[in-house]
Amino acid sequence: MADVAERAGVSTSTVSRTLRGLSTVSPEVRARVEQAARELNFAVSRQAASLVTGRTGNVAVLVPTLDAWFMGAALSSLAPLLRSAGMELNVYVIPDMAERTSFFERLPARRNADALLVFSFDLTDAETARLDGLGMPVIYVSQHVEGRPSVYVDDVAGALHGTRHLLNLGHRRIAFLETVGASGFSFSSNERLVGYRQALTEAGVPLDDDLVAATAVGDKRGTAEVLGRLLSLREPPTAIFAEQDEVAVAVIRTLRRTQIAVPERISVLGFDDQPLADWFDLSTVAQSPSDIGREAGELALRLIEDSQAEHERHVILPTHVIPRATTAPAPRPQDEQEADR
Amino acid sequence: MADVAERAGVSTSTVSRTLRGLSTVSPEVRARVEQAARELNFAVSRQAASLVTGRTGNVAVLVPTLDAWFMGAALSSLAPLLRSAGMELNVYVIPDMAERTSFFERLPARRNADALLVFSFDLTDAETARLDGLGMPVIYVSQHVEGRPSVYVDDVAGALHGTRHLLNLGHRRIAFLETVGASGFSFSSNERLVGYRQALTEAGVPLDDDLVAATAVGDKRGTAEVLGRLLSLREPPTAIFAEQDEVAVAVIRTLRRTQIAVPERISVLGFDDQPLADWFDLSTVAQSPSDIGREAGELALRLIEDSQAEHERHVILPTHVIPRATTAPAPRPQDEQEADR
DNA sequence: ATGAAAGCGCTAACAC
DNA sequence: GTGTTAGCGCTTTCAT
Repeated sequence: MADVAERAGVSTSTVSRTLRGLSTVSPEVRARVEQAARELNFAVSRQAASLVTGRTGNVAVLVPTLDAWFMGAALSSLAPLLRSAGMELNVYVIPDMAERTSFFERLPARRNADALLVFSFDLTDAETARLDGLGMPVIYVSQHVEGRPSVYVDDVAGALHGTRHLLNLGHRRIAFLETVGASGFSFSSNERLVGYRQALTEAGVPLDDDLVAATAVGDKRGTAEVLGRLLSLREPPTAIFAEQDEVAVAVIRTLRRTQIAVPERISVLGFDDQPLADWFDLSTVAQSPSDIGREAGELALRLIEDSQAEHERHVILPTHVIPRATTAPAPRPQDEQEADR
Repeated sequence: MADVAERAGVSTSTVSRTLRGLSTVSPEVRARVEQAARELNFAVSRQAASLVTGRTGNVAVLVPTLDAWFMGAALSSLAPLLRSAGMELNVYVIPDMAERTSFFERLPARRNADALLVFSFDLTDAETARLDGLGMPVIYVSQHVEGRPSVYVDDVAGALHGTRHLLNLGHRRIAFLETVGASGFSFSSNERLVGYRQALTEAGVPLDDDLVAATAVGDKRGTAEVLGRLLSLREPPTAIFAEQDEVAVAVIRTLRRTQIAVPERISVLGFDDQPLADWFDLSTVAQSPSDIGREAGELALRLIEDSQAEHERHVILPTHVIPRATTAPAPRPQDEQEADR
């Protein structure tokens, strides 16, 4: 910066003021400084600047993985937003418990970012408390944390509407397939289950715990077993609501391989609306990770400006049902009743 | 840091030495300092440290998007590797030309990272030259840049082996479907086309430009048109080699919707082996983005240590053919010949 | 509107 | 093995 100052024939203070766009610089001097900076290919050192301003210009995000549709979409909308605010994006990937423990022990983001976005973890109270002491705004994304700024989708309403969609098609025996996630990724299972139950209760359909099962993404065998169990119930489901598209697709493949027609005999509904859903013509409940990313980013920027504002703000985003080809009217109930006589 | 020093009854130098793990600290003092640091919840400011060491502790990556299988997988392997080397990961997402221009104009990574990984761009010479002047090691990933460290997959060999796989199944009319990418993402089209041609030439099968076509990911209509053109050739292909799984899947769906059996009448081969390939039982040429990410990260760390070492090193990774259910022996050629008589 | 000077929190010589 | 000291490159009072 001294070089630039010398070349422009001014002091470093003036260079600093110019480069930060302060208005207290005469146009003439400004032009000279800018030219000098350009000629010398000069860029301000964030490190040195942050040392005195106390702001790093970084936003940190804590994610369980980058290898998932949700994260990719969310960060793809978050990143340009931060950039246009002059902020850098710092990513911490915490794929397993070991990394997670180490992160919360060392808190490497400390003093290294102006805000932290925590994506999709089910944090313990101790972890939340630890983040409280981080000395920067922490925004919880895809999870609700009491009394802290959070951005998430209305999972209850999503599952409610999804279930209603199936009810409207005449289904009465509707199974719900939870995802048991790895690596602390929260799939909002509980919320979605609540919505499912709520819709059934609303419609006067009795709850049946036999219709609620769990499986893991990618666990083909497990999924097949779970399906086998559901289908061998005395009153098997005519529809299956999976709380994640990946699981829904696995279900469809398994059913079709077993010569069970989807949606003629069994309807399948997913949750997410990731590209996979379109590939498989899967009916699903859509959420928008890019909206989530954007809202979270905007909230972060506002909190950086004024850490008191919106201290406990919760941003709740909508979902909507997208009917495609895997949900259809339930097989006529009289058939089943006749079979029972 | 002064607080820690006072609490431990030592100088700040000793605190600094202790916290950086230098061995020139007596065990007894070390213990005292560490305890004090823990009690005060102290963490070293990277900003201040980097000001004097000249190293930022950041590795920057330039990516076209995060919303793609390849990037997610590559960064998911890169990130933990950097973390365990004590480095932070700084992500620059450049989704369009405007952002790209602005990035190369302002070079925000300048002075802000110790190395830059450039993923999957087709850079102009001017851009490469600009990066040369960045003052840090630049590693090119998923692309070969003459005389600069690069990490990429052997696309020629991949396409060669993929094409051979089809030739071995008896196919002689093999179409090649290029992807015309958006946002400067390089899909290594040219290399793969070279491999395809090489395999055909090797096998004495004449090249036919009518069999080489292009389409974009997600462009259903375009893909359908291209397929229509291929199928209405006087000698239509019995196999289609798409240079990306997504396109291969789009092809399969279009064919099946048109009642053309895959693989009975037409074989389809992809390239990538992303999860989608497994969902659709797609035969494909596999590459490993996580290996790419790891190799790139290791190379970056080595170059940070010694920027002269491996200055022009190219790391070339292998591919392998994964036959699944979408490639099968070509329809018996005598049928076609008889039809011609 | 501009400059001088102090200091942000740390590390690296250099002394002891 | 430990302390003292001098900056690293900026921003920010405070003068002028």
